[in-house]
Amino acid sequence: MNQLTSIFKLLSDETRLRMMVLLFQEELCVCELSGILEVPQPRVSKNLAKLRDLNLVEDERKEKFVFYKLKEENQLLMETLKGISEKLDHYPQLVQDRKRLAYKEEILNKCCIICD
Amino acid sequence: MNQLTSIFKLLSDETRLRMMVLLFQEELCVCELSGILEVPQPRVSKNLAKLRDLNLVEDERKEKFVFYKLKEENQLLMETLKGISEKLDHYPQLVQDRKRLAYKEEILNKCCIICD
DNA sequence: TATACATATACCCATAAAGGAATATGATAA
DNA sequence: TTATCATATTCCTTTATGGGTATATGTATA
Repeated sequence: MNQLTSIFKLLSDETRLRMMVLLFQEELCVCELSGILEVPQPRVSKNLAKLRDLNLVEDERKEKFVFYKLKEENQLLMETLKGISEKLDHYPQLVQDRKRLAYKEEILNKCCIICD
Repeated sequence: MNQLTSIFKLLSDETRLRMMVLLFQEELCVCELSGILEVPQPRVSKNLAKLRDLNLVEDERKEKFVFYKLKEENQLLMETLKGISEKLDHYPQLVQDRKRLAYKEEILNKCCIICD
């Protein structure tokens, strides 16, 4: 029950919701999230920490960067984000975020873009 | 976007979530909700008002009682409650609430049971 | 080793939110 | 009309939450 309400609480904040919708697309590091969302880095880190505390994301260091991705075994979360993603055009802010995600190589000034 | 986060905020409170899960089954009046959940009536009324403000429920007076039901056109809400209802056994409190709903005629001392 | 960069954390403040107790409102029944 | 019952609202207090700024930590690179 508490697990349930806590998930909804995390989804109820705009910054976190925007982050989760992006992470539903692909894993991202802190500076990518900060740059795409145009949100200060400490705010991104703090909100990611809240998601991690509830086991909704996991992090992995790659060179200088820490990448976060959704833990897909949380079915309620995944279904919720899927539902939102399918109706993305209802939410202009989310549409814009996703556009910025697609162009991240350009807008991020090569910040944390790791070439392979 | 604000509509979206507001819905999750409403779902993130235990009292409201329990109410919504019950209302997902059937419409109920204030004193039924109060009795089934064992929650004081002012708390029920106040939380129902918040749901009504966001247009998630509608109320209808029948004789002395005011019945509330979910507005089914809210797809996100309905799908979320459906998802929870399908996994109800994960949440003992919700299971108990539903049992008490089934026995409401007995436990409520005929409070707000309208015979037809 | 020293410096720069990426990320995390601490501290502080302002605001929101929940809940209890008391009371107001509104409908029904005697 | 008065009393009773169902519901709504007000007032108050406590706690939780989000965010900003500054700083700490940790990693890579010169």
